[in-house]
Amino acid sequence: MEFHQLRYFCAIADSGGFSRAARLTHVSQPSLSQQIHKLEEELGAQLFDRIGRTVRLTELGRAFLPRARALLSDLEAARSAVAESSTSIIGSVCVGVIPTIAPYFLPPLLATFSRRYPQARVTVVEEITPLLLERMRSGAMDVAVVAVPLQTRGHEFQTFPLIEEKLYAALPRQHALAKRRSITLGELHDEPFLLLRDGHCFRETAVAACKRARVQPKIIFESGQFSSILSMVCAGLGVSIIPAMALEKRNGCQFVPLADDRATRAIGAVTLNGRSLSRVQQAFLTHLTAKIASKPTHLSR
Amino acid sequence: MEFHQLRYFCAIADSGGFSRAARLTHVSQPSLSQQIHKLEEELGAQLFDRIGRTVRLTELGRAFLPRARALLSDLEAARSAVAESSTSIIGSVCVGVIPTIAPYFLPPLLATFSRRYPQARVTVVEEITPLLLERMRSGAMDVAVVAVPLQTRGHEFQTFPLIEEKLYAALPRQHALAKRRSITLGELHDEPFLLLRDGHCFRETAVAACKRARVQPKIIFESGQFSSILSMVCAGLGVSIIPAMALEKRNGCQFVPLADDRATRAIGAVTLNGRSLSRVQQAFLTHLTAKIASKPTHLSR
DNA sequence: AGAATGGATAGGTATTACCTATAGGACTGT
DNA sequence: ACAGTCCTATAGGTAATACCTATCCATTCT
Repeated sequence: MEFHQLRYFCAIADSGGFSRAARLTHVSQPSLSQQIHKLEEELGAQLFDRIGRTVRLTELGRAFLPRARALLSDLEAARSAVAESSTSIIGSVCVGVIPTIAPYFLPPLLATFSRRYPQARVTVVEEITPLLLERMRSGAMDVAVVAVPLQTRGHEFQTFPLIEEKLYAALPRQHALAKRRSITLGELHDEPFLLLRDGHCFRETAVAACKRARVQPKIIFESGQFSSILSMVCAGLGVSIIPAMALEKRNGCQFVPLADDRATRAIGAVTLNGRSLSRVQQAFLTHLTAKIASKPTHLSR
Repeated sequence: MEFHQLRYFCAIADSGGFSRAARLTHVSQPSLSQQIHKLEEELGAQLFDRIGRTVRLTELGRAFLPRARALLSDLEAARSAVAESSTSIIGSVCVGVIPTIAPYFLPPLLATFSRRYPQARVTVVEEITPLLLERMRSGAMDVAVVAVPLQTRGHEFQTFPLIEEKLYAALPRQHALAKRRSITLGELHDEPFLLLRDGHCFRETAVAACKRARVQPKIIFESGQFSSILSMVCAGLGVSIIPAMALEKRNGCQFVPLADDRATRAIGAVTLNGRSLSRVQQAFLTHLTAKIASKPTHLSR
């Protein structure tokens, strides 16, 4: 039993004749004859009585007609539901962010996105990179905003660069180097370092910068967020490395750009390669990249 | 969009892979690939994400799945509804009878039929032949029990012979010929005749018998039913011709078989040629013919 | 690294839905 | 009663297509 057979059947039932139905359905009358025969054969019963040159539904045909109609209209409904959901921007996006970006970067973007697409529901998950990637792989998460490039194999993920921001040394105000215009990590090699806990990828970024400067940082404190670290710096307990977006005015603290041009953190949005995004998800991704492009300088440099 | 594509889609969604689904659906894996591609192309959107070598429904695919399932199960429902209604003997039969048969012939058959098929609903319509045939043509009536052969063109109707009954002369008891073993119509040619009203086909049967005997009957009374006529005969107002099944014991009335061997009335069931009968209707027809065959002699001869 | 697994692609074949032409019935008008 | 028409059914041929096997390519497991 095929959809076109149901279509023909309904057309004949509606128009009351094979020839009339042939004109309506834009196929030849013999085709209708054949297809209805096939259908009747498959069902093992007649759908129409051919009496003289008039055609009339059998009792069984009358019983079958509403079901055939229902099937066809459900098919149309399914088709248009698909069409609808691939044009309209409603639905949900699940976006992940790492903790060292979450509080600084996402909130304003979420606000404008929600204003623009009120139908969209955005869920934000804050986790360290490997857990985010795991969620991405399982399909539970649609986009993640993380430090890039990822250390994963080849093209498992697709990356959309967002911004690249400079790193700063965070020094106590009284520190000897606090007034400098720039600073090298070498100059801090004896200082006690305050860094993020293991697992946070910015810790790796900072450690990598130290390694490039051939500095072995003396880590005396580990935290899960920058604000705790900054408080410690204010209290004169040590120094730290902070990305531009985490700078915040503090009385006891001074921020000095690192002289190393490569001391930066790149942030990007990533999606699982091969995953198809819904319209909302696509819109969210576009919103991220577009918003950044429009004010590319406010955090970097 | 075709049913087999929906079947494949569901199989893949259920089994979680093209190859597994291929084994289940007994088609090759490339065929599944192709058909899903067609489906996706027609819908203008992906149904599955192929990530690595795992396959997962897209959001749209997830939305589409229940609709696809519904379509398939509705199809099955329709198919089995057809199968059901072409095996089970429930439903209704509309049967027509002419007035000169109705009271004598149908009642006992209806009783046994209803006892045997309690689910069946039988409607009886009593009308003169042309009106019955009109209803048959329009499809409003399924079977008619009438005098045969019909005067209609060729094979518009199909006839199932039931019984052939002798005709009797109905005479007042005091009539000179009332004691005879048989009688010819010629012997009655001066008698006043009581016949059915025009339109009743038995009137034609009787008139035809007269014509064969070269008798021009002097019709003095016309009625719609035999019992009125018999009462008139009892009252000595005239004579009449009566089919065997209408014989009834009356004090003032004597029935004498007509000598003419061809003075009979044949009764048959007729159906519109080309009309397909439902199982109940078929059963009713069979019931008619079978019941008659089992006691073929009780009215004829 | 090599083997195994799973989906996509290529190319060929068999099915089949469709067409045109025509047969064959059944109504309509003269 | 007849030709003319209006139907559906059938016959035969063609083009579309669902399916197959063989193979490729990427991922995953050992």
